[in-house]
Amino acid sequence: MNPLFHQLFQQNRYMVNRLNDVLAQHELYSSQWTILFLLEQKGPMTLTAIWKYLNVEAPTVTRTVTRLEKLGWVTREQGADKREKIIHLTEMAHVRFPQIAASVKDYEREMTQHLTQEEQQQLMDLLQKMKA
Amino acid sequence: MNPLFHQLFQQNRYMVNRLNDVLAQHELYSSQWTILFLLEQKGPMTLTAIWKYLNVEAPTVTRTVTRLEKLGWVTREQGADKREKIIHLTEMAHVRFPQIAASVKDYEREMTQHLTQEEQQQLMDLLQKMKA
DNA sequence: GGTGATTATTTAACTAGGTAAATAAAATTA
DNA sequence: TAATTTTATTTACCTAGTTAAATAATCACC
Repeated sequence: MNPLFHQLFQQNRYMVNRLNDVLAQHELYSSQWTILFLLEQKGPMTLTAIWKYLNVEAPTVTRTVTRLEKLGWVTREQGADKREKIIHLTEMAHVRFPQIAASVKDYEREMTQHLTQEEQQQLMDLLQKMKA
Repeated sequence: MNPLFHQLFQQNRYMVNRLNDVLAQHELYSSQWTILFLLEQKGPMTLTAIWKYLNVEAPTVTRTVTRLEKLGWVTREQGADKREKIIHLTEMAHVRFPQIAASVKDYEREMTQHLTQEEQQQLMDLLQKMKA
């Protein structure tokens, strides 16, 4: 296997694992956090809007949202179109958000500590160029 | 979330999904292929050697090897140390390997088609630097 | 040589991704 | 308007990663 691919897969798994370590202090998992972050940023969204934005399949989001709902982070509300479920953050989510975001910021700083600003930009550009 | 992280997670998922598409023609999944490739390259290995090399946890490898064994790609054989299971490729695996490897090479070429050799090296270096 | 610690593997249970198919509501069209 | 097609969500089931705990063999040491 091309060592570039091996490296990318390994680095990805490492980063997700470390993020999960950080989020464990807040009793969250990375994919749950991804959805909370998106909702805080964009406001209430339908399930479809969420999975299209995150580039994952619908059932993945359905499952994670169901879990978040049981844990009290979000509510499902019916839209004008009765097929749609609009996902809202709860008051608890809004209240706890800043502290979690701060933890994640620390994590991000730690993960990028060996790269200069230019190198981070380069890495972004290369990843984007690869996809295009 | 830092856009670099978002990009990296997305690119990773995209690459794994495309690899699974390619391997589906051979009735394999990416993590199964990872182990077959390793065994072809290094020869028979214990389960512990495999998971340490791949940087994943032992139960992950146990499960995938069990599946590969049922499908006829590998055999578990007992080592001198009776705790150890040594994983061997079967004849079928050796026979089919080259064709699958060719498919994967095509996939790798396609995934890197927009990057020059230097850019691929740069990307490798940046990912490695990030971890270190 | 027997006891306790370590090591290799497995089992169980969790999150997280995927596809295929079911269901219900809305939109389209004949 | 009735029938068909499309869309939004969910359910069921697969691979793939994780941690925690169980089991069996080996090692270390007294």
